[in-house]
Amino acid sequence: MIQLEKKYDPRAVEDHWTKFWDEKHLSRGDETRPGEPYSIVIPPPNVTGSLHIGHAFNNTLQDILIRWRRMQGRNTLWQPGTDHAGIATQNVVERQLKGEGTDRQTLGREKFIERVWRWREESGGQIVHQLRKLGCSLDWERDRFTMDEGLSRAVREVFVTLYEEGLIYKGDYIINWCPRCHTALSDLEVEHEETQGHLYHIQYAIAEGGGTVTIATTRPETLLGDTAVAINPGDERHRNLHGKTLVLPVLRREIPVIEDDYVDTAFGTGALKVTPAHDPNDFEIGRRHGLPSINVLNPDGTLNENAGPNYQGMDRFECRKKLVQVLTDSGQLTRIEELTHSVGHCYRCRTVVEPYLSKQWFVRAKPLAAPAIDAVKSGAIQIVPKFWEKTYFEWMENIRDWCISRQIWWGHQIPAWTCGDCGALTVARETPAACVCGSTALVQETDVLDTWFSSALWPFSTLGWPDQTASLKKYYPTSVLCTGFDILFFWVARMAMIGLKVMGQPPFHVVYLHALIRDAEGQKMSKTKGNVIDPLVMMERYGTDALRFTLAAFAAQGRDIKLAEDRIEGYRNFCNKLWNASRFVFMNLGDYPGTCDLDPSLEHSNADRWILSRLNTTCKEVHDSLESFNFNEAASSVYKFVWNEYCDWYIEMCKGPLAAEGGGKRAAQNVLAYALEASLRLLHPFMPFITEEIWQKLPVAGESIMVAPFPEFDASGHAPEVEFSMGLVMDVIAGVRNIRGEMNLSPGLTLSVMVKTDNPWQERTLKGHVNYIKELARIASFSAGPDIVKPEVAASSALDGMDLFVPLEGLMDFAEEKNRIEKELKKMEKDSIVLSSKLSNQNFVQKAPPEVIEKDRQRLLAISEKQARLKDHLKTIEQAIR
RNA sequence: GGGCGGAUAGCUCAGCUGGAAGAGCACCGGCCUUACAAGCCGGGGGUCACAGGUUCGAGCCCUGUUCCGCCCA
Repeated sequence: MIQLEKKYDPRAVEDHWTKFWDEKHLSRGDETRPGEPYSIVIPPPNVTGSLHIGHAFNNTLQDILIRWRRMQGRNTLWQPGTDHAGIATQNVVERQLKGEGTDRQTLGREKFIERVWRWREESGGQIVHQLRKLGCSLDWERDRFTMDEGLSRAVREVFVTLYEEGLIYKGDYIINWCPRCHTALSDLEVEHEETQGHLYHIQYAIAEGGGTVTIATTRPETLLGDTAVAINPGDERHRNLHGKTLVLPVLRREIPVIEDDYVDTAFGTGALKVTPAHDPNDFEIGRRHGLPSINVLNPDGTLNENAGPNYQGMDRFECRKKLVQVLTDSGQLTRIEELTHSVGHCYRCRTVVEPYLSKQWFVRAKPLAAPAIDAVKSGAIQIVPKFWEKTYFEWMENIRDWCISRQIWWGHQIPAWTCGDCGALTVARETPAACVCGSTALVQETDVLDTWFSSALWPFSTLGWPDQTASLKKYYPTSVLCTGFDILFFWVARMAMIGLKVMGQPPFHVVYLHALIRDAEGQKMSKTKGNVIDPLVMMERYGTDALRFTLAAFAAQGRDIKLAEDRIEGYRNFCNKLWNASRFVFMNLGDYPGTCDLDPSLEHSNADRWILSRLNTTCKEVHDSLESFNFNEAASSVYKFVWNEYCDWYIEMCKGPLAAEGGGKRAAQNVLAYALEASLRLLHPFMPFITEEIWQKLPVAGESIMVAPFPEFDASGHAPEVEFSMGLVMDVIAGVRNIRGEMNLSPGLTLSVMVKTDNPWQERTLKGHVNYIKELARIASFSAGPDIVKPEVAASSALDGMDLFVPLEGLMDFAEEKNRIEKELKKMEKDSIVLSSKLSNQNFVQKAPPEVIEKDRQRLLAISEKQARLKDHLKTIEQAIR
């Protein structure tokens, strides 16, 4: 039999098994095979990205699910792939160019895109490599990228279909503009932050004479684009303004006063400057009143020619400063108020975004949202944990059209062409040769699509759609989508909408939204903040299995996970524990001729039967927990079983039988091997490497633990009577250990133990397991029965129905013993008071369920009886002291 | 402003349908007991944020308050 090294060294084994699994194609999804499908698509990481702790967490959970289901015999597919991450990737390459003293404009579109592809080639393997290192059993042969030919075809197909159905349109609207990224953003891509700012009160003169009106604004520079001032028609304060014209400060342009119900009379002065080109609400007001829109900003955030010669070319914030100065000097700035207000920032670069009027492409969201709402309401899509449903509905029901065009180069170029001759727009799947008017002067849109547009197709585009592939038929809809709640709207909601629209079926049956890993302050980890825990470093330091198990153990269904390194260390220790338990097993299987199958012909001891019963319960717990996505519970069940039951008790109990030649030895060997092997299978989804490493050395048939059957609960394996007997034995052992520990008796000291009991079953059980008691409590002699007489000088303990004595002639520290018993009595007194007051409460006795009352009665009985015996012991000690 | 989480041991957090408050780390005492010192044995430590309510019974359900965090406007 193979023997193990003294310590588990993850580095020595991980790469080996990764390669082994690869070579055997064990994670391959095979749609030609029968079997109920179970499929997951990976939330595609940024192709040029590097594995961070969030990825590690997300993918560990998916791998647990996939490995578990695979072992259950399901036909599994875990679809890998990466995302082109338009803005983020373009930003990275632009930064590189800047370092080289050039920029994308100089390079030109074609060269720039080539450059990004090259960057992808260079860095694209990284995340894939890192996911392998994490042990992820993705089907690597199916690796997909959102910019692949096939996926791009899917993007075009969906775009054109939606356009043809009127669900995609182009138009002039206010969008969020990032002056640094030079692109439009969707509403979701803007992050609002409370910012300390100012509310500027500015006077506009009435053209007809007779005074001024004061407006209040946080963005005074936008007044250059004002085309009206609005008042609420019901506002008595501004009755004098009806029908008047105002003179715009600085530019001295005349603008009308209009009346609109939108104006909030309580905010500021009740007069609202209207800048239709730079505010979404103003834009709507402008539409209602037929106002012109004057765009005063360039795409880079500087002021354009419409701002007038004094401001043209100036940065927006510079302009704000200058205007404040100018207006102060002219006396038109009457007041500056401190104001905390919410300011939108670009989610990619943190730049303050500008509401900006421009021509963009939109997805009409309402008609797509309705079926996506129904799908969740009907249960066709199940969201776990359920409390996220409310957030989902909230957003879906108030959904606004989705701006999908981006003014960047890296992405799917919009398949729309404008005719240079007639101006007609052609939207087509294939590049058109000519316009409907016959002209060939077609120019394609330069904009690309929002990256999330292609992500929304991910569950079916990766499976080959628009072709009706066998994979698509087998694996769509996918079984589970597992992702962080932070992209519920960005991704999950949009997949639901687009999947239902395009495929007629939801993209997934279950959405499992997991928590996010935060730093010690509960902040989101980010590279810029420098507060990251690097999973690669953790894997290197503690082993991949330790990291994975930690992440699983932390995956409670809350919102935040604050990860600390010492936790990983703790689970590294668990790996080592498992390793050493296995080492023990191997050391004792030297002459074992059998396999890891349970051999019922052997005469199994109660310890054997006990651990089998406990193992069986653990199988049930792990199964139930995984079914309900309670990864932490599953991890905790198997952890406790391995450490606190298999190692702490069972291995210790085996040592005797193993040392003695005989039938007990064979049975112990059999159960040691069986329970270890089953534990490895239970643990495999969590800790793939160490379990494979050990499993391969055991006498088992099969190619890999990865495809060995997952242990199942077997009702006939449950042995409550054995658990009860062993519980009694363990109580006695714990009692002796407590005395030894509390009385500071050296572990080497030979003790003898006597148990007085009038209960024949107890006497029989203890005598029947005397070897365990001797071994585990480290005692030389043991006696039990009704005739036991308490020795003159002895430490004692009261157990259920039994008195335990440890004679200590010449060794007794009476004060210590008195202390110990008093401590124990105090605890009992507390319980006893609570219980007796409960039981003497008529209401409780009348209204509580009978089994609850009976249980408490029994408890009180046992406690009182023990109390009496303990008090008796205390008396003896007190007499001895005197 | 609307919504959603959270507050439990020194720290990080579990605690499911209401019925004896748990884990890991840290701490204290004793051990290199032949699988494991990355370990073993024993131990201490909690007004479950606060105030009410429902209930025979509340960490858990309801109402309100305070603080922290997130999302949406």
